[in-house]
Amino acid sequence: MPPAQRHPTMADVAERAGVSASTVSRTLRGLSTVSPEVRARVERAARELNFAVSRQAASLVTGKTGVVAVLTPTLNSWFIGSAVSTLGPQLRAAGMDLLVYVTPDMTERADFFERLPARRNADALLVFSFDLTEEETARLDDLQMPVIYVSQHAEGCPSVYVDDVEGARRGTQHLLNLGHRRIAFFQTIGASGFAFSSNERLVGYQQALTEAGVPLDDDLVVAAPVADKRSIAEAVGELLSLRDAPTALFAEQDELAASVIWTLRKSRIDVPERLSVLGFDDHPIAEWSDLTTIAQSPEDIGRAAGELACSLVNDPDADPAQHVILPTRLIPRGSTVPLPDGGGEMGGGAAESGA
Amino acid sequence: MPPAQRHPTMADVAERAGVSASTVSRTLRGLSTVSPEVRARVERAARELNFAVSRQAASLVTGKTGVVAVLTPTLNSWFIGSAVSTLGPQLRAAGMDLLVYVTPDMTERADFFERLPARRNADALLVFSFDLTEEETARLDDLQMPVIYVSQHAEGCPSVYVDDVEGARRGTQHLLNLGHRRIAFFQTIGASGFAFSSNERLVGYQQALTEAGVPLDDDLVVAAPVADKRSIAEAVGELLSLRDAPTALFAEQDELAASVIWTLRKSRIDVPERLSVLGFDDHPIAEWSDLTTIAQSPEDIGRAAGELACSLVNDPDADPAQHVILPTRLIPRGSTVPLPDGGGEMGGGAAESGA
DNA sequence: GTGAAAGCGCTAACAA
DNA sequence: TTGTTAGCGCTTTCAC
Repeated sequence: MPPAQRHPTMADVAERAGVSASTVSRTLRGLSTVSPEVRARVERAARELNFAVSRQAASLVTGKTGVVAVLTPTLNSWFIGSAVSTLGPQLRAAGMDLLVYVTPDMTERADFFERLPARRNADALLVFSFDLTEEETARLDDLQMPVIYVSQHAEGCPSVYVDDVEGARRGTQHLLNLGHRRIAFFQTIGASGFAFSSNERLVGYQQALTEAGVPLDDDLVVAAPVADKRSIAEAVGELLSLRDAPTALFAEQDELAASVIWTLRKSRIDVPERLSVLGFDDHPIAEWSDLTTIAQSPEDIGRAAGELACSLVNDPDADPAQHVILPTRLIPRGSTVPLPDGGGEMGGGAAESGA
Repeated sequence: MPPAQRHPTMADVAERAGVSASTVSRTLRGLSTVSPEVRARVERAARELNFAVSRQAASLVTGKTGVVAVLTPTLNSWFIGSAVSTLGPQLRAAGMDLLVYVTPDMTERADFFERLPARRNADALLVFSFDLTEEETARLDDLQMPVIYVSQHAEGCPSVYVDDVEGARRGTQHLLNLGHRRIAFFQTIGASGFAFSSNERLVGYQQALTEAGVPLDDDLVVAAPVADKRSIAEAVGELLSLRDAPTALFAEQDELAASVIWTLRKSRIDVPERLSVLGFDDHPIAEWSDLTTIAQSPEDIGRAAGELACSLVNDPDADPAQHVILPTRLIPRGSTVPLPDGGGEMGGGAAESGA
C-alpha cells in the first residue's frame, strides 16, 4: 500500500497487480501487446489506487508534453471565448491539455516573448493575438514547435481564418440585390488589431461593387473606433448629409453596426426604412439588434485550430504551412430591406434566404 | 554546441558556462548562493542557447507542477472570461501556468470527474462550475490539492465570492430610498447553476424590505429563464396587471434586466417613468442599456482567487478553508428614478451617487 | 507477452 | 561558493 499523503506511482500499481512497471505502462497506454487477463488485473489495480499517470514524468522520456498552449490578449471576448471554449474539449478528446497565456498588456506580452515559457511546456502554440510585431513573429518562428495563427493569415505558417473577402462580397451583393447602389462601408480604427480581417472585408466590399458596375466612392468609406460613440455618430452624420447620401451601410463588425443603429434611432432616423444596415460576425448583439449579418463561427475556427494543432503535433509529415479557410454565411434579418424605389431583390435573393 | 533539432538542457548551459549543472540550476532559480561572476556567465550562456527550464523535469523532483488548473463550463461568458483573463497574468507573475479544463456538457464533465486529470498535473484547482453534484464535490475533496470555489460558497473549502446578500440589500434600499414600495424581484430559472447567488440576492431583497417595514408579497417575485424572451414578457405582463402593480423591478442579473427593459419598451411602456428597473452585475449590457445596477468585479474575483491559490500552494500553513468575500457597489444610472408621487430620495441618496 | 535496466532533465543532499 | 551523486516516475530498448 502506497504512503497516504502521496500520489500512487506505476510501481504501486505494478506491485498490486503482481506485474512489472513496464506492463502497467503498456496497459495504460493501450498497447496491444498485453494479455487480456493481465490487462484486466492492471486496470483494476489502477482504479483501486486511484492512479493517474504523471504527464511530467511521461513527457520527460517521450519528449512530448501533451499540452497545447494558447497565446491571447484576453479571454473576455465573444470571439476568443467561444473559440477557446470549443478548443478545450476538442483537445481533451485527443488527450491533450490546454494551457493559456493571457497577455492583456504590453508588459505581460513582453515578458511572454522574452521568456517564451511555451517552448518547453507545450507541443504547439495557437496564436490568438493579432497585432504581433515582426520581431515577435520572428521569435515564434524559432520556437521549434508548430505555431498556428488563428483568425489571421501568416505567410509560411499554418493558420485558420474565415474568408473575409468572400463574406464581405456576398454581404455587399445582398445589399446590391436589394436595389441599393449608394452603399457606405464603416471601418473600425485601432481595434485590438483585427487589421487583417478589416482590410479583407473592405476589399470584398469593393470587389462586389466593381463587379456590379457601381463606382467606388471614397466619401462612402468612413472609420471610427468601435467604442467611441461620439465619433461613430459624427461619421454617420457626415454620411447622411452627403449630397448623394447612402441608402445602405455595411459595418465591418456587428458591434459597430449595433452602435450605428443605436445612434440612428436616437436621432429618430429609422432603420431599416431610411438606411439598411449590415454587420459582420454574427455576434450575439446581432440577434438582439435584429441585424442582418455575415456569420463566422468561432466554434468552427476553434475546432479547426485544434485539429490542425493535433495533426501537426502527431503527424510528422503534415503540411507545416497549411491554411484552413472557413466559409461565412449570410444571415438575413430585419435591418436590411429593399430600396423602396430601387426595385427590390433582383435575382439571387431566393438563394440567400435559405441561410 | 547542442544538437540542432533539440532543446538545450542544463548540461548544455553548464558546459558552455564552464560550471556544473547544479550551479546552472541554482543560478536560474535565483538562489543567492552563487557568485556574481558565475551568475553572469551562466545567464549569458543560457540566453545564448535560448535555454528554458523544463517544468516537466523540475516538477518530477520538486513534486510541484507550477500549474494552476481551472475547471469551467465555458470561457464564453462575460463573468468567467473576465475573471480568467485577470487570473492569467496574476499567476504568471507568481511563476505559475494556467491550465484550463472546459466542460461545456455532461459528457466532458463526466470524463473530467472520472479521470480527474488535474490531480497529477496541477498544484491547485479553481472551480468555476456552479452546479456540481454532491458526488462531484466529494470527488474534488479527495483531490489532495487545494480546490478553490469561485463565485460560490463551499462549506469547509476555500472560496471567493461577492456579498450577494448585502449587494441586493443595498440595491433594494436604493429603490426604497427613491420612494418605491411595490418592488418586484425577477429571478432566473435553470441558469447554468448560479443558484447560490440567485438565492442570496433574493434574501438581500427580502431583508431590505423587511427592515423598511414593507411587507413581502409573493406575487411580486417572478421567475423565467434568461434566454426565454417569451416567458420574460409574460412574467412582466402579469406583474403589471396586478391590482397593486409594482413601480420598480429588481432583476437578479443585468441580462435579465435588459431583456425586461427591451420587452417593456416594445410594448410602449416607458422605463423608467412607468417602471424603474434595477440589475445586478454591471455586465457591459448595463452600460449600454443605461441600467442602474449593483456591480461586482470579475477581475477582482479572479485576482483574489489567484492570490488564494498561490498562498495555498506555497504556504503550507495557510488557512485551508479561507473565504474571501468581496464587496459590491451600486452604480446609479438612468433606469431608476424617484417614484413620482412617492416623494423622491428619502435620505442616504447622496451617499450613493458617489459610486 | 513480459521483465530488467537505462535514462529522460532536473533538483536536493551532501561533500569539498 | 561549487561539484558530485542519487533519484523523481515514467517509457523504451533489449532480453527472455
